[in-house]
Amino acid sequence: MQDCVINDSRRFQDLLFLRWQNRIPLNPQKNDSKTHLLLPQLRGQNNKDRKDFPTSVEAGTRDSPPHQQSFCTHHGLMRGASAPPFFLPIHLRLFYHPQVFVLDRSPLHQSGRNRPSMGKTLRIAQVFRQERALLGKAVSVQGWVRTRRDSKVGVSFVELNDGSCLRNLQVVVATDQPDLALLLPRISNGCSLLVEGTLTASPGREQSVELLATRIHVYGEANPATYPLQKKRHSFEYLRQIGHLRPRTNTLGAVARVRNRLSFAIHQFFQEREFLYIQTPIITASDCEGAGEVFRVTTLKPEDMAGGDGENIYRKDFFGKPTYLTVSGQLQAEIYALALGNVYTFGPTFRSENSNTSRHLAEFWMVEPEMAFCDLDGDLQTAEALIKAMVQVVFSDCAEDLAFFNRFIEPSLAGELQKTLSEPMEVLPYEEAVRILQNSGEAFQFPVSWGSDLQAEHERYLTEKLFKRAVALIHFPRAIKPFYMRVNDDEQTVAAMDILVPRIGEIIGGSQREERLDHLLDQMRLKGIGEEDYRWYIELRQYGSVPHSGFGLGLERLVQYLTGVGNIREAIPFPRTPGHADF
RNA sequence: UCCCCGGUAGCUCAAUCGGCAGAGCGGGUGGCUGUUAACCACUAGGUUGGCGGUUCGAGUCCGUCCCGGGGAGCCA
Repeated sequence: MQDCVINDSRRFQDLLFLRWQNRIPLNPQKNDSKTHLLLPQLRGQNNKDRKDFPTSVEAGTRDSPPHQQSFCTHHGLMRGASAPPFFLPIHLRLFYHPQVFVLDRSPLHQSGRNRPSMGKTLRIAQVFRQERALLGKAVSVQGWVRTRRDSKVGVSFVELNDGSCLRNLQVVVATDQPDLALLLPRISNGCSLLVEGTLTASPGREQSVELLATRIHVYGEANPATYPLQKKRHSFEYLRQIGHLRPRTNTLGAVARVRNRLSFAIHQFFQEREFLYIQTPIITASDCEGAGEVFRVTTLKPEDMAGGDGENIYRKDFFGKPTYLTVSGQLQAEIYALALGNVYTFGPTFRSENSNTSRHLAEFWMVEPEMAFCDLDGDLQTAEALIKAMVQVVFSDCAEDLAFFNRFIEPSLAGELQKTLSEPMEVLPYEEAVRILQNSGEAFQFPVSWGSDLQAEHERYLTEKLFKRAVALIHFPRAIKPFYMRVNDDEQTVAAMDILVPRIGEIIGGSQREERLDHLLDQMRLKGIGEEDYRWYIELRQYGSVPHSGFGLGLERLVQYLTGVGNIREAIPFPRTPGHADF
């Protein structure tokens, strides 16, 4: 992959587009006249019994010129046939078990020109992926020490982790080498190292390979008497207090990798469906979008605010009127959907509610697709496809981390996700849900009746006891939903949807939007929303209005759902909650 | 914001009815071992969240404040 056409200046977004545009249709059984990349080494002795192995990969031809290909598996480096440039990793791995067929997906790091770090070092994940090819070869890695175990027969074992994967690389230090032995007292839990050595087969039972060190450089020591992270398990509460060190733990590191993969997968999902990525503003002037309390944005000092008479104060403020941090990009996304078709936003969102729970943050990330010419059914379909795609990508690309979460964080995780993937999402009208709950025989703390919002205990009954998977509730009473949701023909309900998942509750909230001018104005009057503040929103219904729909997906809740972490504060690198804005 | 629970060694937690402040892990020292949550021995480590009160005596009871967790509401 190192010769792919990515310029130095291209960044994350460009890479995403290239991968998408050059994606390859795959059909390993077929063998027609199209370009094939033969993978002869995969049929070597070690893989004879692997029936699920591909023998060839069909590369879809685009209008790019032919290009020399090469890519890596952990079975070795191979040069492929002449073929147009393409990017295998993401799509290919959907078809095979990741441990059987793992492609190297970091082309940027492999050519000298693009390599960002010091020296010819490999990421530890790369070492494991290519371990057979690298056996007996010189390998350099750099990272942070997780543990050191000494043996008096002349070796010391240092486990190194660089965040590229969950597993540590065991470094073997022979103490008969004086220059290495001298370093050992400085090497402790938390210190940072460069290790050059030879990759060898390991006699130990916990790992297949290890790095026999020939040279070690200590970048930075970590005083063992004061280093806050121990080898032992720490409580999440404690780790939050050391937010600058907690990504060095197994769990928070794995969460970061899953969150990264999901963020990328969200873009992939929408880009593949030709949605446009729209950046909506973070500072807004509308404060009552029906989605919670807002943070004030101002350059005024406290003394400027004193003694003023309301409106006049804001004339002196930066924007000349009250402004706030956004609680949603939806209304602005609607503007672009009504010009460009399908769009999505993906960015930070702010709510100043004083909510102190395991599912709420004051600053969180939200994905908000908005689709023109789309009704509630289309909305539901997109939402279900998105959730399933996210589960799929974690299964295929984060298998090691997922196994870790399933073992140490949430034992029912893998089974639960598998069920989400294999079964259709349950879609349930609110009215029917109320009936089910009333006839459930459960002793709820809060009674269920048509017209009132469902309580957490009701949602939990539906997702965790009754259906045991994702449930979409639709058609809620209009009185309990915001003004922009489309009123149904019964005049009593709106075309809303809440998608609930086990453990988390609401993960997606969306609706078909009210596109009819008269109905929208009615709704605004009923909810007491001033028309003057939403002139532009109303005009969208006056000029070329179309049926359209959208939803909001909370990234952190998605991360919670897919990793099993119980508290949302572990699903974001730097959680902001009432009283907490540290690091 | 409301309800419940908690705050004791660097970390995780014990301490009976109000009666001498404890363990495991981590740190240090020594020993043993191709180790892998390593193991064995010794050792250092404390204003029991803050302030006030009751009592001969408070980690323990009362008041108050601070902090954390769980649940509820709001929602993504």
